[in-house]
Amino acid sequence: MRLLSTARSCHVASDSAKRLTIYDLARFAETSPSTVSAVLNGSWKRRRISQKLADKILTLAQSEGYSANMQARALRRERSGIIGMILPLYDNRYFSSIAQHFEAQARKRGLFAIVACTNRDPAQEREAARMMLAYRVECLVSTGATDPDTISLMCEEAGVASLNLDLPGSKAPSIISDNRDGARRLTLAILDRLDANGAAHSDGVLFIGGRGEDHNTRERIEGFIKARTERGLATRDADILPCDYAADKAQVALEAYMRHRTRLPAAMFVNSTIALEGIVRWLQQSGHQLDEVTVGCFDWDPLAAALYPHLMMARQSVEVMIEQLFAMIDDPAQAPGTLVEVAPELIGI
Amino acid sequence: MRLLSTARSCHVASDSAKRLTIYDLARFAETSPSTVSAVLNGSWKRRRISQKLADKILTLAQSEGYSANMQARALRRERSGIIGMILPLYDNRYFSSIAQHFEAQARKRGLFAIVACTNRDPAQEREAARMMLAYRVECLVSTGATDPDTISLMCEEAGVASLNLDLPGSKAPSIISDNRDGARRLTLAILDRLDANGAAHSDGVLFIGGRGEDHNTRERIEGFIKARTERGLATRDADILPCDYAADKAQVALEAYMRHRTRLPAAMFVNSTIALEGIVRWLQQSGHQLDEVTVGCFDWDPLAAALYPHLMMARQSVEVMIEQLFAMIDDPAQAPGTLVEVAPELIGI
DNA sequence: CTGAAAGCGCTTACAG
DNA sequence: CTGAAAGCGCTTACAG
Repeated sequence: MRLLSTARSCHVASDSAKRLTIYDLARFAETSPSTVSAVLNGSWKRRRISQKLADKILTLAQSEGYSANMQARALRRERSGIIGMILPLYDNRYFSSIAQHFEAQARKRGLFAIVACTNRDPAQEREAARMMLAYRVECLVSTGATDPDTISLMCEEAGVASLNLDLPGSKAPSIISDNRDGARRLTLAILDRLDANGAAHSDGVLFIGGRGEDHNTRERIEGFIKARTERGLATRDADILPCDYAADKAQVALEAYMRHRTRLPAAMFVNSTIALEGIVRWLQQSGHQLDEVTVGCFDWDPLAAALYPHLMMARQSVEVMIEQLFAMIDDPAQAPGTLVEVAPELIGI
Repeated sequence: MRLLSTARSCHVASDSAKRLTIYDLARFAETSPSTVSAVLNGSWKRRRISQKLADKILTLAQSEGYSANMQARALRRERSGIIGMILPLYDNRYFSSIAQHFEAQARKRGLFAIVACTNRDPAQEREAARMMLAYRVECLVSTGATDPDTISLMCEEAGVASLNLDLPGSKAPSIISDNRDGARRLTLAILDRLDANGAAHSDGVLFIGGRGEDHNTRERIEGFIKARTERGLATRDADILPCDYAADKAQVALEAYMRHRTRLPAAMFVNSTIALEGIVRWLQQSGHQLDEVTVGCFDWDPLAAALYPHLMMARQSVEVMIEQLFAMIDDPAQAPGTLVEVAPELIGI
């Protein structure tokens, strides 16, 4: 890590090895560090410092390229100005969009966003949370965490607010998609399309993808079953395959499923674009056409939408979710168990 | 932003409002803060502190949930432990993959990664760099920056190392894809496929997407022309459309292009998956089938690869690029103008 | 083998 | 209208 520790030696450019402090500025402006500090952080109006002095200091800071040391400010103020998020991965448009909106909203509030990917692994989640707390994040958001409550507990011990996104927890307010009703609506759309195509319902609808243990998958399965019940259809356990998230897992699960069947299911409820990848690969490799089966995907990807307009998708409203998240950060009146559910939008119906 | 400033008041849980410091630990262990500090940060072996005392302190820190304040450590050590990256957006798999590998590699080195999206806007790039420098990042990586040299200059003034990724700059070492040869190889693959399909080259190949001003697009255009020249084909200016990155721009550009033509081009070199989105939408909306035109995309998306296996793609080797990036961070012997070019991998040929 | 002391660069209550 | 002083929580050279 040499470049890091010897950064200065690489750049002979600026004469001063040290960076400018308020003491330097005070010397230049012939005033005190206190005054410089007050002017620079805006508290000078309360202090009735003369406009003239303020201007002088501001100009000087500008021309000398002064940059306040946030570590020092954070230490003194006991506020880091940092907000943290843990995220499973960036490997789909849902999570990367979450990161992007999170960062934008944080910046809008003058906060610095730190995000760490924890690969749906509880140990990595804890470790990342520990680091974020060491950096004194002012708030920690657990997104899609496998063990959000432990993180909330760690935050609580440190006196730091925590929130859950995407997957709910019981020890902090949660903002998630309305998974059950979204899945129900998506399933109804699938059944409608089968009807419209005159397809035989007897070939069944397969639910595939996601983790059986996680809240969202369970809810989506319930929504799936509910929609079918509404249409007078029973659902067999064998047609529900929460085979985890990875594309490969979905591909393998589908392959195993098809070994016991002679025909493709009439339709599939695919529980993420990641699983979709595996499904599509299996179809292709088995010599099937995509349009032999009606597909609804609980998740959204714009390129998939463009390439395959027949695909029905439930797009989770990331922008709204992040707005709700920051509404809670701005005004933390919510009880720990609070659950906000945001309706996903159906695409391609 | 009330939750942030009043975080503690929300959580009556832990009795102590304040978080534990080395002073508290020193009191508990009946030793001095210096000793606690040395034990906690590992410098105690050099100091010949007794194993027994060290164990006692470590156990205590553990049981009391001590967490070192990184702001204080950073201030004192004059090293923040933070590494920054600016990124255009997270809106495709290339950039989100960069963020993910960057974060993973940073963490492996005990560094904290901060990523800011700057929307290909020089003003936002500068502003983000300013904030990162205020947080005393130890190194700043400009990814796909429209104005990397200004950022390098800002870093240089602050005595901070900077590096460029994806788009090169002249004031810091750069790691980019081998755009020219990658484009050349992709173009050759396109031409081969046209030949294999017995398609008429007279319908031409359209190059579409990207910014005419940016280095990578220029290089890719040159590679495109070079491949055609190698095959004895001339290239008309009208067949080169660097219409910027957004999907909508590509769609509009293609629409305009087609107003002067009666037939689709035989093939297209699409300069990003983002542009691809717009292209595909236009085709669909104009009643065309995707397979009426041979498409090569300089960029990669796994879902696109699954949905449309005929699509040829040049996959930029993100993992290798990030490895090279950190190799330079670890050992900063490179001259500012150093340019490392990583060959992209062709997919679907 | 261990501790007292100075200092990193800020902010803020207090005194004038 | 402005400044001196204390202190945020660490680290580290120095003294013993």
